Formats: sequence, C-alpha cells, structure tokens
Amino acid sequence: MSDLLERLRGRGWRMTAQRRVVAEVLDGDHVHLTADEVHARAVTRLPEISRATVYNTLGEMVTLGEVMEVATDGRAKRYDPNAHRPHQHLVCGRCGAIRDVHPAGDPLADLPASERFGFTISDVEVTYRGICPGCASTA
Amino acid sequence: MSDLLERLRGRGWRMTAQRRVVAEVLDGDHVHLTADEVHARAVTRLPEISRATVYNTLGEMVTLGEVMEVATDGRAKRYDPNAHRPHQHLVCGRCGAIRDVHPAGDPLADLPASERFGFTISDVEVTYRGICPGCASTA
DNA sequence: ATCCTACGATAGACAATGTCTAAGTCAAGT
DNA sequence: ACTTGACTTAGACATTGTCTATCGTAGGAT
Repeated sequence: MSDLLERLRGRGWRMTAQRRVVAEVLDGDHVHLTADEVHARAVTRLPEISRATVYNTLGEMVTLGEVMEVATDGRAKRYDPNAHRPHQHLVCGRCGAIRDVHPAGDPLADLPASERFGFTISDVEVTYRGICPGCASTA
Repeated sequence: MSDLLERLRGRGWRMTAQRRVVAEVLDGDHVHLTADEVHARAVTRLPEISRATVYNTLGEMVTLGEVMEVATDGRAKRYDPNAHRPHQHLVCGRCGAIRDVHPAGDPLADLPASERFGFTISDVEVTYRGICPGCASTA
C-alpha cells in the first residue's frame, strides 16, 4: 500500500477521490511521470478529473516535501514519489529512461568555499547522463 | 573579442549578421541567458532578427558543442557560452542568479558499478542550490 | 443523520516557451 | 556577377503550465 498516501493523510490533508487517485498513480520505485502522464493514468480511474487538479495536487505534494520535482530534459517536469530517501538520477539520452541512483560521497564537500560566492547552499542535484543497455544494443 | 565567434568561424559556418549578433550577445563569463533574453538583446543590434533564427542558432551552437544548454528551473532553458571549460552551476532559489563553479573531485567516480544499471555514462551535471548573499541580506 | 461552510475541483481561457512551414534572401564558390 | 543551397523570416502551431470564476463536497457542528 502507498506510503505516500499514508504520509499525506497524516498532514491534515482533506482527502478527496482526486487526491487519492493522484497519489496512487504516482506510487512506486523509479517512477518519474510528467504531469500529463499522471493525468492520463488518473483519468482511467476517475474519468472526470481535470488537468488543473492534477497540477495543483502535484504542486502541493512538492510543497509538502512528499514528492520531488525533476527537470531532466528541459521539457515537462517529472514527479518522483521517492522523496523520503535522498537520491540522484541517471538518464538515458536516447530513450529518456530514468533510474534512481545513490552515489557515494557528498558532492557538497567538493565545492570549496572560494567557489561558493557567499551563497548559503541547501541542496545539490546530480544528474548522470548516458545510454541505457536497451538503447546501446539497438545502436 | 569573442572566443566563441572565433571558434564558430573555424567550423565551416556560413557567417551571417544574425549569427554574429547571437554569438556576440552570448559572449562572457557567468552568462546564462534564456533564448528570449538573447533575442531581446539581439534585436537592439539587428532589429529585424527573428525569434526562429535565435532558436535555430542557439540549437546549432549547442550541437556543435560550443554552447551548453542549462535547465536549472524547469522554465526556459538557458545558454552558457562557457562550454570549453567543464564546470557546474550554483543557483539562487530566490532570485535565480547563476554562477559557474568548479567543484573538486570527480562525481562520476562516486557512482558504483552496482548503481549504473548497465548504462554507459558520458556526462555528469551538478546543480548546487541555495540563497545568494544579496537575497540573504533582504530576507 | 443532516446542514454549513470553507476548501477543493472543474472547464476553459490564457500565458510562456519552443517548433515547424512556406516563401523570400543572401553568402560564398565559380 | 551569377547561381545555388543554406539561411532567415513571419506567423501558425504545439506543448506545458497557470489562472479565474463557478460549482461541488469533505468533514465538523448540530
């Protein structure tokens, strides 16, 4: 059952059919759907759900820190329900497949003070780019 | 004078007034303009230049590897002429300011084989997020 | 159980960014 | 100076995301 839904429930969220469906559709590992993909899947369970509601709901989940927003390609943002465990992303440049990965080490430690320009740094995002095995074999 | 323009010249590029203006507008350090910002600046020098040409020209420069495309915010892509020297980006979450930074170490080495899922990795992008000194003082 | 009310959902207009097409223009080799 | 294919243009179109006015409903109060 959806961890995501459980966590949202415990936050005073008014539970509606729409929010439940969005949370259910988004649940899982290595899930990185665009807002429109979420909407398409939600519609199969709740035909009258609107695009605006999907956008609103995803935005609220991001604000609550329960979902990560990922912009790997400059196109549509993707939504990653795996926000409770820090991770980075590995992206196939040909087919767009995305995997969650867990690098060793702390990239923040690699940025010397002289390269911080006085910024207070709160987060580091790492995106690995390459070609996935499937795409490599059909080169 | 523009290194960028020099490098483009040596690649069999047909040199037009439009391309020259785009390359000149984009030149410099810590430059990260959106396509529309490039267009706005180009228009002041060459009033009849079209949006399509700016998009085309930027796209070609990216393909040639002379300009980096940066998607730091899920909004408009930004274009960084500093492609000849590898670097990463530091972004202010409040005002959107972007600085080029040079972390020590190799982030690729931090990704164990077991976390590569058979991908052939060709590139790593790191984005540091935080608050710049100016925004911090007007908190 | 029913009623209220504020919060959520809806449709569709609008906005921002990017892509494509058809026709005109021009850089550069001959 | 020609010629030609690459370049440019205006504007339509596509995609992604946001906003507004109105309607519906979850959940507490009675």
